[in-house]
This record gives sequence, C-alpha cells and structure tokens, in this order.
Amino acid sequence: MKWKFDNDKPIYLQIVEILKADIIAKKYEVGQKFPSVRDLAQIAGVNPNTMQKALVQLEQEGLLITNRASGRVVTHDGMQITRERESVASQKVNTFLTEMDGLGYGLEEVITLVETEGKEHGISGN
Amino acid sequence: MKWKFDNDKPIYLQIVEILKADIIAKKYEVGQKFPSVRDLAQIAGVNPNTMQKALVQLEQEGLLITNRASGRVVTHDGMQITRERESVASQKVNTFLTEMDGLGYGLEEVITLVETEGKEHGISGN
Amino acid sequence: MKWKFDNDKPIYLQIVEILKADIIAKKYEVGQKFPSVRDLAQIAGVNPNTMQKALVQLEQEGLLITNRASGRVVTHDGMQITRERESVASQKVNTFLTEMDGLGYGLEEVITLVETEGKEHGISGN
Amino acid sequence: MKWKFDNDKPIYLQIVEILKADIIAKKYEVGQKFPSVRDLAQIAGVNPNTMQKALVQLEQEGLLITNRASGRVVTHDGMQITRERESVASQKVNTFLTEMDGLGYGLEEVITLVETEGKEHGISGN
DNA sequence: GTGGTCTAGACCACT
DNA sequence: GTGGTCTAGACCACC
Repeated sequence: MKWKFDNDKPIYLQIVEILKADIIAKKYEVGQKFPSVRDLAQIAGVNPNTMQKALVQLEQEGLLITNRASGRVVTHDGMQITRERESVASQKVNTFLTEMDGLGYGLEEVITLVETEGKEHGISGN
Repeated sequence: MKWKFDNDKPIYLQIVEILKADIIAKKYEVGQKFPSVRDLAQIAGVNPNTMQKALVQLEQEGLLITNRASGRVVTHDGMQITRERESVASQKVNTFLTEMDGLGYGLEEVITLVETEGKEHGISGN
Repeated sequence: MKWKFDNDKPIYLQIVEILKADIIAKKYEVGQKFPSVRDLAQIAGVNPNTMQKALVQLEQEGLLITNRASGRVVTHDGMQITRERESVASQKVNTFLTEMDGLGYGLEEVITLVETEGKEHGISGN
Repeated sequence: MKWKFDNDKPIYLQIVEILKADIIAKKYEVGQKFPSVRDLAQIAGVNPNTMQKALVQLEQEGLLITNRASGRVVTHDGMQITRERESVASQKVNTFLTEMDGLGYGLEEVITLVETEGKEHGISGN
C-alpha cells in the first residue's frame, strides 16, 4: 500500500514527518533496528534516493544512527526523542492557534473550547 | 494563479471549504454580492460545473442565498455564519486534540501548552 | 578543464573542500554572487546533482546563502568564514603533526624544521 | 586486499612511496630480508614488472640491496635511511607551509599553532 | 535563468 | 544484504 503524499510539500519532507511521528509514538523502540532504505522505499512507493534523503535528514536530527553495512537503528538517546516530541507538539499548538486566531477566536475562548471538547473527546489523560 | 487541490478529496468539497473560510473570515460581508460562478471558476481554474456544485452546497448549508437573475449574495443571517464558524472551530479543536493525543499528551498538558504558547503567540484575544 | 578527483573520497566532499578553500582565500568576496549549480557542474565535469549536494553542504556550514530563483551568494558573515578558516587550518596542522609523528619526529624537532624551512620557503609572514 | 592507486601518477612511483614509508617507519629493520617481487606484486595487486620497477628505484636510492640469488635486503646503512627520512620530512614540511600560506597564515602564526596543537595532540616527543 | 525535487538505474565498499 | 555515491535526464516554482 503506497503512502499518500501532498503535492505542495517535498515528498522527502513528508516522509520525514511520518517516520518522525512513528519514532515519537514508539512504533520503533529506542535502539531498535530500522527498516532498510530499499524496503522503506518500496513500502512508501518512492525512489530509494528519495527515501535516502529523508533518512539522512532524520540522522541529522539525531533520531537515527547509521551503521554502514549493518543498517540504521533508532537512537538510544531517549532525551533526543523527547526533545523532538516537544518540538513537534509546540509546532502543532502554534499552527492550531494561528488557525483559531484566523477564525476570530481569542486565547481564552480557545482554552474553553479545548477544555469542553477535550472532556467529550476522552483524551487519554496519560 | 490557479488554486491548488488535493487529489484524494473531491475538488468541489475543497472549494466549499475555501469559500466557507472566506465567508467566516468576513472576506465577504453579510448580504454582500458573491462573484459569479463563471468568474470564480476561472479564478480557481476549474470547470464552471464544479464551481456550481460547490456553491449549491454552500446554499444548502445556508451560507449563500440565490436571487434568480441577480446572482448570489452571502446570507443576511449572521447567526448562520456564526454556527458555521463554531462548527469549523469545533472540528479543528477535535483534530488538534487527536493529534496531541497521538503524541501522548493528556488534556491538562495540552491546556498548559496552549496557555503558554498562546501568550507568546500573541493571539488577538479579539 | 575538468577538475581532478581522488577515488577514495566522495567527489562531492572534495568539491566542498575546493570551494571552501576558494571562499576562505577570498577568491569569492563576502556577499558576492556564486556561480550557478549548472555552471559549476559543467566546469568541474560532474553531474549537477553532485554539485548540488556539495553546495547544500556549504550552505549547512553557513558559508553560502541560497536565494531561491536568484542564486547563491557567499555569506555576509565574515566571522563564519574566519571560523572555517581556523577550522581548516587546525585540521591541517593535526594531519601534519600525525604524519611527522609517524616519521618519528618529536614536537620540538618539528618546530625547528618548520622554522628553518619556513625562512627558506619565504612564507608571506602576513 | 589490493592497494589503492591514484590514476594521475605512475603506479610504480606510488609503490616506491609506500615501501619507502615502511622502511623509514622501521616496519622492515635494517639488514632484514625483503619480500620477493612476486609476493609483493600479488599483495599489491599489480604486475610483477611494475613491482620490479619500484624495487629497482629503491635500490638506486640506496634503501635496498640486491644479493643475487638470495633476494633483497634493506640496506645496512642506517644513515641512508636517515637521509631519506629527512628528505621525506622536509618535503612534508614544505607542503604544509605552502598550504598554510595559502590560508593566509604567516610563519609565526604557523609555529604558534603547531606548538599549541602539538601539546594537545600529544606528539610522542620521541 | 535560478535552485529544488524526483526517478531510474548503476557501481562501490563493507560485513 | 547494507548504506553511500554518482550519473542522466526530467519537471516544477519562482522571478
């Protein structure tokens, strides 16, 4: 099943976001072996070079560790994953606030909405 | 400049969302004349039939009023616009909460984040 | 005249070194326009993608600034160039010391040699 | 594992440099028997004629001595090895000074750098 | 014209 | 088998 990509953002960046979300969501545990470039490329339905570019990006962000000829693993550094999680969350919050602002909602109204919807929504409360 | 459309949703629904956002954002005032189907179709770079389908949808949602031979105007019913605004907002809040839940954030953490980011973000408070 | 490349290091990294040396040596002034990817690729006798990879690297190191559709310029930040210059120099010194160490020369002998050869060599003294 | 050769210099000269470095580094002691042309050729992955040419060169430089029918040995003349060592060192120093000059470093700056880096580097002082 | 992205297919070194 | 590099050629958005 090929992945779906948006036309207005580079595919490799979308792959970065998807894989980053997977790592943050512990779909791949810390230190666990990561699928090969070729496998991921086939799964995603993109050229191996495109997948390669995405993985290099994740490497530069410190989420993956490359061992030449033995493949990649998720970083053992849990803190790095935590940092990325907070970064992604912060960005989502900002996007959300910008959208709500565009609809004319003030900060307090937004918080009220989040509280009431959040209770119905049954957010995990972790 | 033609509008950009996503391939996996019907174009007319995407147009509905765009125009609805414009109306909610008061880009078109209540009671104001709406551009013709032909003009909008050309601007958006779509077939007039597609644009027509979108406008019919907006009529059914009560946001546009058709006056035979004099074109369409935005509804005078401010409440209807308000209801749509609240509907869109509610949907955005839910999407946001689902995403944050996926990142492992509980409701209280989300609210805390929204409060702190909201102050930096300088949301209008309007 | 195509550039000569060594077989045991990636071409794009060798290009990075060459261009970095050019920038440090003020062959391109700060803020000056940089040749296009295609031009450089042709001059060097490599594929444009390879040259692109090298330029991206120089960008990440802060030596080049990219302006989409208007080309690249050398950074205006003279300090960044100075930092790179010191970094390159430090690396050369270390390589040199390692080689001399391998020949059995101690630090004081090396310094003596550098002093005597340096005077004959007529190093600029600048 | 075959040796790696550069395409722009004759292979036999590159072999000369490698073997000379080995002799200077005392990898072969003075007076010690040297491997046969055939063995060296196979190790290096080159034609025996090429290796032969390299060894003849080393003989002419006085580093190897040929004893008909008993093969080659490293010269007993320690001074000759010392002279070669100094020659190689001198050439490295000059190359180094030329590079540093190209980076805009004056002789005194170079010496200062060598002193400070040398202390960190922990050059043997032997 | 510019940089950026993507594909297709190839070769290499390492294990 | 793995990741890494390179080429060739294409299309896009921007100005």
